[in-house]
Amino acid sequence: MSYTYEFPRPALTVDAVVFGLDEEDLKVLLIQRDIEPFEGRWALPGGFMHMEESVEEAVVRELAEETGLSDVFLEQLYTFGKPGRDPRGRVVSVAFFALVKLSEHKVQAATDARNAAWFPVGETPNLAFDHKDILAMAHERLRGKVRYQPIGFELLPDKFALRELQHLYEVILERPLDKRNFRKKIQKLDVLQPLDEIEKDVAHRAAQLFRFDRKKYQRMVKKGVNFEV
Amino acid sequence: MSYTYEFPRPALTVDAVVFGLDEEDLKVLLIQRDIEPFEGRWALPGGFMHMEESVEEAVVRELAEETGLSDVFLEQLYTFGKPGRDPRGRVVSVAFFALVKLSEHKVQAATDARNAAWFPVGETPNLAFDHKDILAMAHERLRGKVRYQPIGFELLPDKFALRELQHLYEVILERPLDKRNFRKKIQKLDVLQPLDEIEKDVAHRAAQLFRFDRKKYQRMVKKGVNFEV
DNA sequence: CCTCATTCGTGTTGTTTATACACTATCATT
DNA sequence: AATGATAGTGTATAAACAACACGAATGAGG
Repeated sequence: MSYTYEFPRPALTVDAVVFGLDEEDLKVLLIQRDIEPFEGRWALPGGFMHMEESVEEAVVRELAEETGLSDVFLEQLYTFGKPGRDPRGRVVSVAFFALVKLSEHKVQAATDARNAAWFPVGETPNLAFDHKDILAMAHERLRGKVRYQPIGFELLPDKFALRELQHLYEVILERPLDKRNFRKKIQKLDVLQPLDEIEKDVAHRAAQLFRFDRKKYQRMVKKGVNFEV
Repeated sequence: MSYTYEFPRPALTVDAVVFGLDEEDLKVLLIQRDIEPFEGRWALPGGFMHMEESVEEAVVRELAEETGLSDVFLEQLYTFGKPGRDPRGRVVSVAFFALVKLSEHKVQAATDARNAAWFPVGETPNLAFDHKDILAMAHERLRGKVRYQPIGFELLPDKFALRELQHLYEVILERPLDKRNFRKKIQKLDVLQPLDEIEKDVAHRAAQLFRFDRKKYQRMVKKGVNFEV
């Protein structure tokens, strides 16, 4: 049995759950399928792996091909391999979740003749394959992860106000946070670099801007600091 | 390109990092390979996926075939897919980590003409493929996971003394814990059922035995209790 | 049967962390 | 000049955490 090459083999795909954040809520990037199966249905960006690339390379390539996105934060999520999940036959998919700065990668729409759009997580249309399950797991993972790793910054512009950061946590954790306590805790983490710059073009008092300081963060990680918020 | 069947495809395997605990330390189950590549080297149990089974079914089957183990706690870990990780060609492996009660599954050794043995994690021989990386990631994950989910019980006999439970945490977290504080915290979690039974055949005062109460645990999870230790 | 070795089981105190909560300052708009 | 919107700030109470020691129970061995 075991250590020989066997045919037929399951096919291998990659899929990406790409999250973005705007003023209202958390969004996920979907593409509309232009071929069978599930033609016309919305789905996660993804596709078949090539022989010469790693799993990570495959998902980076597919994202670029299907959505035009590059340079996003990517992390492997889970591998979905139930028989029957793809009507074409046996397909195992390695799913990733990704975070992009919506502010900077403006509405990356259709490349490759496909339609791409951002949907609020939780108001997504009927998805192809088992992509609903994949999305649910990704959302869950994001919620868990954001509590002890400062990955939230991957969703914000480089320069941001504390209000925006708090809003990010509130949207992801789905509960309100106390302004003063939030600011206290964030400041204590000591991973923000205050800039000599304030918000522009706001119809109220402008807030100070901050930048996430990756070096400070690394130092804190070494000290074993807990990033729970 | 993308949505068509293509050959050749990467092959798919599953591997399992099986942890067990004895009086001294954390152990991992390895098998000695009897064919090329890496003949004679120690490796994680695992093998090629079959067409008709899910990824989970594949790893359950391989564990049974290669080690005789069944009915173990299993959880998907990560999918390893760097080109070059297997000298036979393109092989992508879905890795799992598993926890077994060593006390109950006594020394499950060689089935299938292969040699199987428990090694202390951290004193493993040179492993085949990239199994060293897989083991490292599994160990890391176990350390992280045990802090907020009571999966440690999967490593203990059904009935255990608090000392054994504390020892488990100390071995996994690699630091000593204070006896009184540990007992306080565990009791507060309220997931242990005290039994009308004490240890037997010990050369000192016998401790009370407890059982992990899965129902209480489910109730606590619903309440959103944090299981950090 | 006495002594020794080993583990069991138990509370208190000081320190740190978490939570709850309200007002004045600033600035753009009208 | 008044209005509306958000910025920015401190204190008090409650809960969680960390440090710490000793008498009781029991089996082993002389």
